[in-house]
Amino acid sequence: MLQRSKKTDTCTAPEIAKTSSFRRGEPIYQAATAGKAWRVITGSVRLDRTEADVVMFAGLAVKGDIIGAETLLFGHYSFDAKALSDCALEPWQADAARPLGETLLETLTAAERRAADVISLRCGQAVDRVTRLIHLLAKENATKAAAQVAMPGVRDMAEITDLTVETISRIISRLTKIGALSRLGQRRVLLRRFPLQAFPA
Amino acid sequence: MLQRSKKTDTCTAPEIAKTSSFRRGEPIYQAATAGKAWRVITGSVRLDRTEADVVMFAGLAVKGDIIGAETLLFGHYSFDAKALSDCALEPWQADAARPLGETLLETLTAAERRAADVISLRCGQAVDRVTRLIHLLAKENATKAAAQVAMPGVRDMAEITDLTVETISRIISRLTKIGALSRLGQRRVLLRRFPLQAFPA
DNA sequence: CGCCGCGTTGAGCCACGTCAACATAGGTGG
DNA sequence: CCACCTATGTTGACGTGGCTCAACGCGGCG
Repeated sequence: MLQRSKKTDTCTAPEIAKTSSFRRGEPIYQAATAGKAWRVITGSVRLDRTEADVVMFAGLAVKGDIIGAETLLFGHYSFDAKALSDCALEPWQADAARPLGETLLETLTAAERRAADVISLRCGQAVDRVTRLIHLLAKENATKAAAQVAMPGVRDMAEITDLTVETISRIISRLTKIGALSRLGQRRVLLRRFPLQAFPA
Repeated sequence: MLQRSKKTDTCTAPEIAKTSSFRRGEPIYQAATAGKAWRVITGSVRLDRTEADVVMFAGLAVKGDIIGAETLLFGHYSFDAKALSDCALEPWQADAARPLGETLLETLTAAERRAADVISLRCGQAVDRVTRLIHLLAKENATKAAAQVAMPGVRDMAEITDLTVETISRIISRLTKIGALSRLGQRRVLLRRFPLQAFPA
């Protein structure tokens, strides 16, 4: 294992809730253990469910999403969470200044929309799926024409889109070749915002 | 359009919340319109999202699931809902006898689990996907060894699993041939509870 | 150094998509 | 009642997108 835990607080300003940082690939929490709910500040997180001894991809969280809300009800997590890219989380609790119901409803509808996003990542041709995934991960750092994206490993991308690592790798090469993507360092890319269907074969 | 609206109440007992019935294929509500939240009593419902003028499958609800909770926050629905099989719904509101937060949290975690189920419907080989879908629809009327399932149309099953109608049809024929499924009338089947992986080629 | 995990690329094959023809059920009008 | 129509489901033949298997490059680490 190359990643080492680095849960030091990255935020020193006292008036802001403390954030925790996780390195790409690092586990954030395990199903059936106790802990708090979190809000994703930067980076992306993958949720997994173990069923009949098989770990399956079960959800994705990006900037602004809440994960682990089920602990507030059950006292323990229902999924495993793992950092897809380097990421920062802050503890989440219902905002005292607003009615609890409203906050939870907001979380609920956000979760439903995110779920629909994830479902759409498993729909249609491989190029489109990978492109949609990268767009989804680009929710932050986005300008109008392009966005910097911290890329997860090919294995994670494969499990999220239900493709194979070979296909993911080939598609990223292809997107790079046609200029839809440029590498910025090892695991960052610049995504040019093409209309999704405007790719030459 | 062959289906006619039949929103008469099917439940006459005064102490129970009134249910509404919908026929297979009938729209339940449209995105951006106002209405209430519902709990699915029997049957199954499909949710769709329209994005860039394309209608995409976005979620699935079976017995016990809550749909349309977002109206409580926004005042209008975010998805289209359509009956996959004949189904009954009852209006849903937070139970006055319990804290609102608890009810909503329960709904939230149920939604997340259902989302993970739906994601798993787009994972792996076609036979497994269709089998998982039928098992999911069999949440009601289940005995230990077998379950009666009201089948959606092949077109809906195709869009849910991201397969084609031809593949769905072929797989159902195959499952029937090997005895995993028996037809009970036109659109009901008896599902024998095999371990999922125990299918001969 | 060798080892290991990750990513990349090629060759071949097969599961599923595509296209086409046909079957069946219901609905509608005469 | 039948004749006709349309929506839905079924089955076959064929092509292909993505999977499989295999080889190799690269970087980090003991």
